[in-house]
Amino acid sequence: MTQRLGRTITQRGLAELAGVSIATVSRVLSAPQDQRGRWASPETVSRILELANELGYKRNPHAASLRTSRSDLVGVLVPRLQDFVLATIYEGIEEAGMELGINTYVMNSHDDVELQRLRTQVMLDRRVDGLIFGDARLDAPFLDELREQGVPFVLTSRRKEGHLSITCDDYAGGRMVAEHLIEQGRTDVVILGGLEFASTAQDRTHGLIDRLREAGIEVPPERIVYRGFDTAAGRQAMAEILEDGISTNAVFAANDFAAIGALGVLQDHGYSVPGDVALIGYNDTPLAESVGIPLTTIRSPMHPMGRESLLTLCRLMAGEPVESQRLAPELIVRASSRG
Amino acid sequence: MTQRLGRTITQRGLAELAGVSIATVSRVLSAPQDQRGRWASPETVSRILELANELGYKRNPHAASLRTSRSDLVGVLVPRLQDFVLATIYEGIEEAGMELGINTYVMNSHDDVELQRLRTQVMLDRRVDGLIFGDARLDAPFLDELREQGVPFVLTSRRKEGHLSITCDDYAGGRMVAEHLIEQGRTDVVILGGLEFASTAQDRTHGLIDRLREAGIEVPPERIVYRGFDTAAGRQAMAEILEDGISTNAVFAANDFAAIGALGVLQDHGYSVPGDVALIGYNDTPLAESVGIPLTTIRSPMHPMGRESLLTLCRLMAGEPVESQRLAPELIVRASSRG
DNA sequence: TCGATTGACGTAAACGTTTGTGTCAGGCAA
DNA sequence: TTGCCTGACACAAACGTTTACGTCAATCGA
Repeated sequence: MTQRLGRTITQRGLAELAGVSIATVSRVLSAPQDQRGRWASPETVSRILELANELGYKRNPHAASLRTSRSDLVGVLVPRLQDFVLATIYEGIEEAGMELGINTYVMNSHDDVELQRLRTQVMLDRRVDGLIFGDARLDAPFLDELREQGVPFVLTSRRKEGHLSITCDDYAGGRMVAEHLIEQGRTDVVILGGLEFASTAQDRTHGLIDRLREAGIEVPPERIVYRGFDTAAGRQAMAEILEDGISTNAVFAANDFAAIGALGVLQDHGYSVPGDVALIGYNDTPLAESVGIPLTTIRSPMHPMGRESLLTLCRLMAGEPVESQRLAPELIVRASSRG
Repeated sequence: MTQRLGRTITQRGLAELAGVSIATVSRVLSAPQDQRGRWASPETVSRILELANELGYKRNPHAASLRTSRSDLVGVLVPRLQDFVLATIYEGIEEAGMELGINTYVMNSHDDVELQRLRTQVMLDRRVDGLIFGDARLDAPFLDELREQGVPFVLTSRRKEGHLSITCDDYAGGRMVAEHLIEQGRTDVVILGGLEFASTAQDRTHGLIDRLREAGIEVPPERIVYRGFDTAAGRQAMAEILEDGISTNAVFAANDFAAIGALGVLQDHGYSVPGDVALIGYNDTPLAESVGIPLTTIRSPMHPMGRESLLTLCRLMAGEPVESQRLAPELIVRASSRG
């Protein structure tokens, strides 16, 4: 945190003090640790390093970016940071970025197609080297267009056919839910799917119904309702189901928050959980464990997902071979479905 | 989203095509809308503007920052983005920043003094123009040191004596809770205070006990426990209280999440809410409304707090007069404390 | 009528890096 | 001895803006 009083120190300053040219300073300072010797004698190297350290030299990233046209900046777009899941994924991204000396910065798109476009442009205007999208929509051509322009990006949380993505294996997660319900003998299922245009919603839902179908159980369409991933959406979806007079002994919500919303409505209507209805969420947020009736849920590797997406983006930008990954989910059985 | 195939277009390119000097282009492009005429004839102005638009010219922010040594970047440090409250505040910051053409970027400090220092340095190295701290600690000298260096910053969410801050009037919030409890005749109070080094915790707690004292009611120290703001902390704090055999008919948690954690523990121990115990949270997060027993809470203006802190920082950096603000909280009475 | 002002630009010097090309001495093989 | 190589640097040209100073007409006030 050494800050010079007068002028902030530059490579020129170091060069003068060390009695070498600014070119040498630059090469020594920007070479990887083990290769500094390639450009200067050991004494020169250590002299420069010491001086830099002592005077608190910090490279001016604007100047460097201008010269190299690389910013070491990556932009991250998420639906909402308020969403615990995305916030956690972002923490993983930030953590990995920090380790690699890459700065990340994040914006909210509110799942709005227009905002998505606008925010992306803002980030490109800031000359980010690459992008991470946590808000991919199955129904929008935006990402396909973006690829035309040759901008490197990876998706996380949600995937989209034909694009590089690091996600949870949501389909497998859905199947786990189905298997658990079959074991418990609760197959009169209702699905609060989340947002229809999100692969997370689709994959979780289809994993569940596919596996049930394999067991000879059909889930008719009126039992699947897409309202959103948050608490309010969970309330609304559950309320609609009950109003429609649909009877059920198992509710799967594509998100813990939606599940908690649903829980409130179920209790208001006099259903006991898990007595009358088993309730299962998704993501294993801390709330799942702490809420009145501990929630059975699928644990998704949010933090690792974030880390891995940043690392993958870096590999992509470095021209290394990369491929999509689906990280394994895990079933966490708690009181809300034991019965 | 026009991207040139060959070379990205620069001011030089525009200048050549428009038949003027690059200086003129720069002046026209960077003057505020209403002052473009100051630097060129109307025809020249519109020619440049049209060309810029047509070719999709975007100023290179690195070059501009290098020249002006202003980055239009502000750094934001929060304890955790996972925390709904801080995430919402950040949304406000981002929103205001976007409107002013200022890019914000955010990092997590995990309330760790060392990390706070490190992350701040990373941001300064990135040459941010200013900083917003959402993680001020009453017990750390870090901010005082930072001011010595002349870095402009403002605090939000938490305040600290002697520093510019935009917060909720938490002391008033605490008093509101007290008044509500007095009205309800529930004065056998227990306080789950949050984190002791946070002004939010201190102010809310002291507002509450001061007001109770004015009504002739003392809250002895063993009834105040600081464990944290999240669900897990709420659980732990509540559990400790009950284990200590402290009897109570009213629990105030300095945060909705802590309140929800406490709710679980209370129910586990066979207490009914609000029958046996009134429960009150803070912040009015969406969960407060949606959880099984709707939670009485204090609504704090999170989003406006974020907006205002960014605006204040900008005024500060522009040399305009600024002062700290404490935005008004509001009591939201729900089922958890009625009865 | 003439100096002063104004409008409409142009020149050129930064800002702090990075990097392709030198340069130059010393060492080596032939 | 000569030619070549190599280690250890130095030179200088970018990168794309911004901005302090010009310059040069046309206009204006007295």
